Amino acid sequence: MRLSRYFLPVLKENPAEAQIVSHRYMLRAGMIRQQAAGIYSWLPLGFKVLRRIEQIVHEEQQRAGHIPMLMPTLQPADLWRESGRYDDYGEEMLRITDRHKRDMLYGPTNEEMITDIFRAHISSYKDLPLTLYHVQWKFRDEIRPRFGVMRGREFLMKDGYNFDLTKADALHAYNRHLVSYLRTYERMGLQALPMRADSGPIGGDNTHEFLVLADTGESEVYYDSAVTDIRLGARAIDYDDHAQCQAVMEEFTALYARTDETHDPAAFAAIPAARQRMARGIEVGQIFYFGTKYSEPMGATVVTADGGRVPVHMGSHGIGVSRLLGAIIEASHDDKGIIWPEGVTPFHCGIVNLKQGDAGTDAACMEVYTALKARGLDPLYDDRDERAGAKFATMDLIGLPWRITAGPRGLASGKVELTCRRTGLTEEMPAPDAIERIAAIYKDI
RNA sequence: CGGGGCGUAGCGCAGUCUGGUAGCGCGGCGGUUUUGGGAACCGUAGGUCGUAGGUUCGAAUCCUAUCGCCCCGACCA
Repeated sequence: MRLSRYFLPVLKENPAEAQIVSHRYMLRAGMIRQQAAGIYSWLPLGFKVLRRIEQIVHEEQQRAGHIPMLMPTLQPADLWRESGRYDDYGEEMLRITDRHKRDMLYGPTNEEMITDIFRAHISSYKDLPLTLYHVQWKFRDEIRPRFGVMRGREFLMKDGYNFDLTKADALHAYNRHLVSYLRTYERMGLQALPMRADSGPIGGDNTHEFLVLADTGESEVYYDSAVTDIRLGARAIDYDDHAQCQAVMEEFTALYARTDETHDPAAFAAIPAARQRMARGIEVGQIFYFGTKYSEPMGATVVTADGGRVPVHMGSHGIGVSRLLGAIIEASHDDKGIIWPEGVTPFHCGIVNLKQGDAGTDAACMEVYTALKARGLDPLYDDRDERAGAKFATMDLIGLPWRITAGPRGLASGKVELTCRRTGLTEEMPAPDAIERIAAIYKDI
């Protein structure tokens, strides 16, 4: 993309309403625009990152064998009356009446609807196990939305639901989700720690939240610092291997790590003092096993091999897709702006033309631009007629991890600059070498 | 929902107390000079002062109502 033809309304000054760094930078970088309290338009740059995150979520879910689908944002109230949650959910649920005076609601989650779909089409144990998921907009009418997309009312969320014949199978689905989530977050350049949590209105007794450590997090967390040394890395995972998924789950959850709701001071005190940590975290996902809580009242049953009929064991599993943008920025920025991890960056590389209008510099930049595109990469070429300082400031703000800079001075000796946003390190090299380096960096991402 | 604050140009703000031609900076547009870390100068466009009533010769300013947004708390992915 050429910046002169893009839509990137950056702000030089900090908007007054933004209190935390991710909200400030998302507004300043022209990623979002607030339309009402907790409701945002996604401008092109923000939309690009949102889509990259969503894409990673899809890839990792399908890698784990989960099946994508799409349920609507509006749901009939009757389904929620069946489960008893229509009254339980309270004011947080946005209730709407259609022209025929039918009670509708803007879905805050989809347990009822997926259970309805399941019971309509699945009747035999032979159709299990089954895990369906979708990525869809949700609405929870928070009393006080804040922190930009981190605590909006409308938010994009991946939610998945597993259906299993036995509790053991459902617990494997739980483990499988835990592992796939770890992999998802790692691909985004994030460390999200699974912590034992409270199940809240969804119910159930087996649940973990995934938390990104950040001072601006809304949850207070307590953990053994050794948990931050564990990585999934490149190890091969067989999602059908119950023992392996169980082992990974145990590896990541054996050490003490809890949110304040489940914090146990006595157990915490047993950790070596030097490893006790108290911090704040942003919740970016949660997994639940809740057994037959919905299948029983809603009649989601299957016929077993011996001809009996049993309610299925279920779990639900969520990732806060839109919220992840905020969490990633909170975890990765400096005083100049955002620093995107390569896995989610809106553009792979920025190109700065230091002397727009200079025939040699223009040609060199276009060459780099076309070469990167030919490699399947997505560069952002700043071809505006601006001064160097303004271009650098924009690139730093929007946080592209790599920048190629070309000006008459360097080009005289046949060189461009390659700069790493995170370290600030700049190296001079011929343009083809810089292109090669960028291509190599993104080869496995 | 309790407490506090704010709505004036795309963004950041002054002006409101004490009523009298609606301002400043950034951004936009045109021009000149500049050109390696958010340039300087000149010119220019852009506002029913959130909305609705009221008081007054006259309201951004005073009064009433209402809507919206932000912050602290309770709540929450």
